[in-house]
Amino acid sequence: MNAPQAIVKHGRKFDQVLDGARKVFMRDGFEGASVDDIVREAGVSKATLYSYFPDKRLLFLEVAKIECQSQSDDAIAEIASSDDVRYALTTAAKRMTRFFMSDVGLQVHRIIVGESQRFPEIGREFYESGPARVHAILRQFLQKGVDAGKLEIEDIDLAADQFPELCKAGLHLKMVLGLRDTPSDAEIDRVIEGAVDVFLCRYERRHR
Amino acid sequence: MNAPQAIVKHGRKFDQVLDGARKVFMRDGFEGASVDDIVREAGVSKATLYSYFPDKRLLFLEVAKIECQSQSDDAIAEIASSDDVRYALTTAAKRMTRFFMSDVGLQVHRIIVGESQRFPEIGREFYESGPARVHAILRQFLQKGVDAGKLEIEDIDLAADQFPELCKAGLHLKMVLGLRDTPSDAEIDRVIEGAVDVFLCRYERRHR
DNA sequence: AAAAAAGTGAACTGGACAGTTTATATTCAA
DNA sequence: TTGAATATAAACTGTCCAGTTCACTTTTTT
Repeated sequence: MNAPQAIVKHGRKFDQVLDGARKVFMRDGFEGASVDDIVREAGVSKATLYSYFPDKRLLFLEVAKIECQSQSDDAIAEIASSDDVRYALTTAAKRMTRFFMSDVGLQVHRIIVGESQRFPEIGREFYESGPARVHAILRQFLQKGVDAGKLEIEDIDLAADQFPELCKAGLHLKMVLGLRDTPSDAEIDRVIEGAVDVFLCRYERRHR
Repeated sequence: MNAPQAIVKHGRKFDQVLDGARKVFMRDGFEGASVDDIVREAGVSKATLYSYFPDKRLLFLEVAKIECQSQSDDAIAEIASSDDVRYALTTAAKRMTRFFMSDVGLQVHRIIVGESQRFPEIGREFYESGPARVHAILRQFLQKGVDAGKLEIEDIDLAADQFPELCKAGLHLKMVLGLRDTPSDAEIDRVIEGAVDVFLCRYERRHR
């Protein structure tokens, strides 16, 4: 049997629609984006768009889901399986932080936060596919460190919540509000180094 | 001279308008709130509202400014001038965190983040009257601790950014997205205790 | 090449909503 | 008590935009 992608009943222009929607939503937010803008951007007729997505809300949900997945994929990958805890944390932090501060990362954050009242599902979708995955991976990494006798942590969930917050220190909110431009690599490194320092000072097992 | 409040040219119902607007904006956000809802809530005619505020955007800006001021007032007050650094930090953290997690605090956060693209001024207004003041006060407190030989901090700005982030650990984002209900006092205390532990472990001067 | 599937474009509907206008009423200060 | 300031109700304007419809074209399948 040939099994020609039995995925969904995409028409030929499905991807064009998603790409156009992605671009316009990311630029203008949910309310700011008009369906007419999207079809223009996508190079597709309005009827076609509505044949795929019964309404604007579902289209947005689909776009947001895709963005969220790419977020977590980019941002976490597997934590370097290095033996050096500090190095592994630093590496992970860099990936995470650069995503937090990227245009796409910030815009997703703004839209999700702004719309989470109107669409409760979207908040969950985002959380599960982004922050929750980071938390899980970090948790597992820290547990490994504890088992190996390198770390000493009573409340691993708390610790796994603290680390990403430390990586945002100051920068993230300012960026989200549009109060400063993209930090230089040096600035990011300074914040990350500070985060790792604080974190390990508390949780690294005292060298006997 | 009698100097009868030379403040602004408030009419009799100015406060009703602000109160109604506050209630509706906080409930429905900027786009979600219709001016008709607001005048109904305020018990005032549309023409009256428009005689005070030439458009919806300025009304919202005014409401947001007031909310932001009350935020910082509630949330920081003066840091307890206690000699015990740990105690002072814990107290400040409690005030801060309870505001972050309050309905008003969360809703202000959502709206500001969601609208910061459309109204750049609002982001700055919010930041200056809230987070920036927290930062400044914390900075000053930490400097005092350093001067008194109780703390050892190379980068005070970074440290003053880290502490509030630590206080959010995990809880804040979930609350903003509506993924959990208000944490119990015990949960908040656990997060705060963790934050203070991590923070002081790194920055408290080693007892000789 | 014929039939089926997918897409087009342009006009249209209906509702929501910001902001205006007007003729009238209430309040308050002198 | 009178006149100026303030407020009111309600209808109205204009715009924006989501979603629909339809007669027609293009692409794909067989």
